Amino acid sequence: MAARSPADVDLGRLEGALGFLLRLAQLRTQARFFEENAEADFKPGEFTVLWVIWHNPGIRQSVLGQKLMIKRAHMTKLVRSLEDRGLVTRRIPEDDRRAVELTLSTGAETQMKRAETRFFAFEERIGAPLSKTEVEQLNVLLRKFLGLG
Amino acid sequence: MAARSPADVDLGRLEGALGFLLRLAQLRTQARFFEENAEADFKPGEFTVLWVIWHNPGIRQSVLGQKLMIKRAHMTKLVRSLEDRGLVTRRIPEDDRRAVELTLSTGAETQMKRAETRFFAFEERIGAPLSKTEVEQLNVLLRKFLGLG
DNA sequence: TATTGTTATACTCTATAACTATA
DNA sequence: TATAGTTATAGAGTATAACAATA
Repeated sequence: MAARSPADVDLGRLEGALGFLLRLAQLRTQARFFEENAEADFKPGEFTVLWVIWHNPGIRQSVLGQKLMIKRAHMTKLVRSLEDRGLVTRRIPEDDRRAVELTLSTGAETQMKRAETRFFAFEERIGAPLSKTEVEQLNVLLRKFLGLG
Repeated sequence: MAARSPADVDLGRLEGALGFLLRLAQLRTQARFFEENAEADFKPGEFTVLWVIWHNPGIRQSVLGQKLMIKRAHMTKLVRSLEDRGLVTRRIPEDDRRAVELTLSTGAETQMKRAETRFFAFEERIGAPLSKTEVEQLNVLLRKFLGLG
C-alpha cells in the first residue's frame, strides 16, 4: 500500500489527465535542458524571445508577449535585461509613440547562430523515447491543441 | 516584415520544436485553469500532491517528490503548508526514523471528492480543440515520452 | 476612453548549500 | 559515508494594480 519507490506509486485517473502530463513533460524537458546545456549562452525563454525577434525584426514588444504568452510587466523586465546585455535594441516608431519595436544587435545574431545549433540538437535528443513518426504526430497534435498552424 | 499582430509572427523552426510546444501548451493550460477555477480549493500543484497522497496513503515524502518532480527543499515547504491547513498528517515510521509518511486528513478527503469533479471536468474541457481520438493519441504519446505506463 | 509600456510589490516555483538526524 | 528531511537564501517567472504617455 504505502509506496516505497516511485515505480510503486498509483496515479489513478491523473495518469490520463492532459494538464498533468503536459506539466510533467515540460518539467522534465526543462530539467534535462539545464543538465545538458549548463554552459549555454541563453536560457530557453531567452533563446525563444531572441529567436522570434531575429526572425521578425522590428516586432512590437506587445505582439511578442502575446505570441509567447509573456505578460507585459514581465516582458519589460525581460527586454531590459536583454538590452543591458547588448543583445536587443529598442526603437520607438514614429507612427505610434506608445509602442516599442525590437531588433537583434549584430553581436546577438552571431551568438544566436551558435545557439541555434545547440538548441535544435537538444530538441532532437529529447524526442528520443519516441520514434520519428511519433515525434511528428506529437508535434502535429500539440500545434493543433495550441491553435498554431 | 515587422509583425503587427500575433498572427503575423513567423516562428520558423521553433514551431516544430517539442520543448517549445510543450512549454506553450503547459502555459496555456495553466492560464486557463486559473481563469476558469478562480474559486477552486486547490491549485493544480496542490491538487496533484493531495491526489497522490490520497491514492497512496503513507507514501514517503521523498517518493512523492521524485514521482512529481518536486525537489526536496520545495517539498518540505509544500507539505508544511498543507499540514498547516489541516489537509495532511505526517508520521515518522519506526523502521526508518529519517523518513516521513504522508496521509490525508478526513476533512481533506471530503474536499478532494469535490475538487476531483471540478478538476477532471476541466481536464475534459481543455482537450476541446482535439477530437476524442486525438486526445487519446496525445495522452499515449505523452505517457510514452515520460516513460509512464 | 483605450492601449502600450513601466514601476512596484508579492507570491510561487525552483535551485543551492549547509545543516540535523538517522541509517 | 549515505540518505531523509530541514533551513536559509537567492533567482526566475508570474500576477496585480497604479501610473505615464500616447492614441
